[in-house]
Amino acid sequence: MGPFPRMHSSSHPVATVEHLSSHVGQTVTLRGWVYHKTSKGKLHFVQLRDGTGTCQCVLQRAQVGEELFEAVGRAGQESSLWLAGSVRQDARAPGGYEIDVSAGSVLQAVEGYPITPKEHGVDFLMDQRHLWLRSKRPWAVLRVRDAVITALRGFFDQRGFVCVDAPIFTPNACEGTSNLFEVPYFDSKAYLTQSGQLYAEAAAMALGKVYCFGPTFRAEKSKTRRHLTEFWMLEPEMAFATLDDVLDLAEAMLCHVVQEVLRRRKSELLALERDLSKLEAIVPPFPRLTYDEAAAILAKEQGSTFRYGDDLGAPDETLLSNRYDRPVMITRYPEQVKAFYMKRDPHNPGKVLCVDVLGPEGVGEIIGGSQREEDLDILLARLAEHKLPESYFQWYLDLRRFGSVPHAGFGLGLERTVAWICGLEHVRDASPFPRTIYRLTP
RNA sequence: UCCCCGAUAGCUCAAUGGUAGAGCGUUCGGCUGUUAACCGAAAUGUUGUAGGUUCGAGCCCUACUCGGGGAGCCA
Repeated sequence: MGPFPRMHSSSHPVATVEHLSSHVGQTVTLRGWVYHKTSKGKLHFVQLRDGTGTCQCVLQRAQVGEELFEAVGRAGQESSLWLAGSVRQDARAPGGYEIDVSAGSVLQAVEGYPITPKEHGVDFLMDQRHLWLRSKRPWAVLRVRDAVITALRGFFDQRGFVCVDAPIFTPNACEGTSNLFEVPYFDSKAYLTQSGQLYAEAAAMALGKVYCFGPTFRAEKSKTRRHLTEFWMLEPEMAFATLDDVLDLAEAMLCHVVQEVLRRRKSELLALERDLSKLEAIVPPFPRLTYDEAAAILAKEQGSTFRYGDDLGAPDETLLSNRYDRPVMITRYPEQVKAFYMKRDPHNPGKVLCVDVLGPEGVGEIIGGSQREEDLDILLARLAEHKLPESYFQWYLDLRRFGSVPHAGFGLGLERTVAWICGLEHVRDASPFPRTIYRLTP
């Protein structure tokens, strides 16, 4: 590699592509990689990618000298380099700004970068995920994902929630349903968490309003565009709260996140060819249906295989969400299709105080939440009905023995949310290094 | 676990049971305004694996491997 002084070997200040507009008329240095290059005789056009964006840099043989001109000529896609030159507004340049290069150096000349600017298949690109992240679409998605995470944390911080993270190694199934990943744990076994909720409930009794946010794992052999084996979930939990508080919180949270992404990542959304009007429509109030109301709608639909009493299937959810231009909240499902800890609805026998929030545009369930059962005896009975071993849940039952209060919360799937906001076909594209049933690498 | 689809050059894809092809990328040459440039030339193959049918299989049959989409389950 060539010399790489802390910034560069020219005396010009380092700029980033993101903030080039504030440097018009100045001479600056950009450091990055060759995203694309085309040459026409004594002229090179380099699309320099610096992580914050890409900028066209123009090299004229007569201006930059033989050595640099030839070096850039030999530098293929993703060669690393720095270039210094004056910043100029130019309508012919893709980003609107252009660098007239006067100096620079190629750090590493590369040839044979696997990802060419042509079409590639999903499997090939996922094998190259460590490199694919440099391409425009993954880059834009990761920037939106970052803004979603920042907006979520800001939202809960502003409302007085305390972040209390849950363990990833757990001794047993939180809900006793899904298949878990088993891992050796010294002389015994542990399982990777499928939800931090039970721990969040404990934290809520200690701190009032809390949320946990971390990776969760499902060993289900799901093979659809909505499933990963590892994904991030944000789970708020509130003491002294009801199902209605959950609905209001989820609605405000989703609106805040979408607003923040629109404010901070508009150019990334446009790069993803996202229809912004679909996101601008995400304002309160969200439609709220009970399970019974949803069932009545499905009963009138042709081709639906839904039977009253069943959980909603994926096609049913798509059918319902397509009726609205914003997320739809479906409450009060039959107790037999939901988890043991959900509180029964006192005004609605056989139903529980729960909610599924279905994202628009067929993205599926992005939030699942409920008011929790706070009564010790009822919870014991529910554990028995679900044939769950009481001994594993003693600490959880303590929460009902010592100052039990009504409380409620939900879980938000981060990748599904990002996929929805970005308009992605598949949740795997919302994760930097997705894990699916058949993919553990890179 | 079940259903459907697929696997041919580095990549994306063609090829009636009868000589293995194209575009892009790569390499070389040309060009002072390119946007996935263009023009000319060159190199590139264990057709996923193992059997079978046939005079002859990339193509038909069987099994397997890997992958894609969907169901169930769920965020």
